[in-house]
Amino acid sequence: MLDKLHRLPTIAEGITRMAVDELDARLIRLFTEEPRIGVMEASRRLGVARGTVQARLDRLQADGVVRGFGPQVDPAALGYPVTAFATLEIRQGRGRDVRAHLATVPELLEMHTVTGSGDMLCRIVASSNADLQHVIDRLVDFDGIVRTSTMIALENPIPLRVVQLAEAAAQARAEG
Amino acid sequence: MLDKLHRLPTIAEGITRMAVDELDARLIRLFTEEPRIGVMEASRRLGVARGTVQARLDRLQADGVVRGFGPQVDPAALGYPVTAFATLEIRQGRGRDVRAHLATVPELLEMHTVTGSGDMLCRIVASSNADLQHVIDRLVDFDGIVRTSTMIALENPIPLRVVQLAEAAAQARAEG
DNA sequence: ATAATACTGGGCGAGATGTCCAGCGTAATC
DNA sequence: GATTACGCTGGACATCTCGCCCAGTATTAT
Repeated sequence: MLDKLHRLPTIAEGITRMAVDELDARLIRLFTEEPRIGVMEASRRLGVARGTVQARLDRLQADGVVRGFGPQVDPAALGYPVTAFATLEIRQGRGRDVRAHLATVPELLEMHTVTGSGDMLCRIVASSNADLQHVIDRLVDFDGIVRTSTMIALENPIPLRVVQLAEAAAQARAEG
Repeated sequence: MLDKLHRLPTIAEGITRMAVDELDARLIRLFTEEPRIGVMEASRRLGVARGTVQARLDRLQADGVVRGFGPQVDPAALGYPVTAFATLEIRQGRGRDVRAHLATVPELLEMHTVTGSGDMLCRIVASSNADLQHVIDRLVDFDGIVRTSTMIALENPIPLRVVQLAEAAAQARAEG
């Protein structure tokens, strides 16, 4: 199991700096490309003992590098093929309330507070361009949101990826 | 296995519209919250036969609703605690080349082409604010990128989430 | 040189997995 | 109304993986 003896990583916003070596990176790549293979098959592919793979996986999870192996759901397949990014400008002091409001909108997939004129950046989805308008209306219909700006995503040439980052981290570490 | 008899979903950018019922939504929620439980335990929790859970999982994956169960890697834990969003304005006709260039930068986690003055929206990470400058330099050092604008993510009050969307889809379907 | 750590390769039992099946209820079709 | 199709049930089965253990060895740091 993941939660047996290891302590949770000290998450202090940036203090976390883990040592990921080349084998870890290969492990991450392997499980990213073929999640279903299991520890046994992975040890064969990587040419290391099963116990090693098991230990590495445990460590990666204990260190927080690997958050988990949850299902990756495709919003488009759920009937929400339209993606958009909206920046919201918030009136001073209304941040907390706005957050709570945004959390209630299911089509809002994630939200960041950011620097710049827009205070919040939201990723939203909709079932159509027409529906997108409804979603935005629902999103913005709240006291404290001053101004909004929306970008509709046309294409996603580079979908979310992290393996190359893990490999970069491993290489950076190897080079000292 | 996932790839046995089912045909791959007809991915035609938006044509995909799957039927996700309430049990599917509960399944997705369950596996999202506790990915390690397995089919057996899931059937107990949901109060349905094991075969049903197995069939549902197969169908969800075959339909593309669930892409897979790959590891969820945390860039911060890898040593990249700083997240930023950059919009790039591209000179006409240089899109393809720019894409290829962007793909080579490991700190670039995802990229969308979007409407508006910025043509591309990039999500990037860095090991520090100072490093962010280097990353952006590397990103932008390419012929065809006219102008850029960067927002640094300060906080992430609503991390990427989809279960509530699946539940909304299930409810929408139930209501006809 | 010595200690600590990590990997190896093996063994162990418990449990889950993938795959069958017959029976049955519901819903759609004729 | 009768028939068909479909999905769920609950049970079976052999196989395999899992999590855990261990002693021996190699590698690294002290």
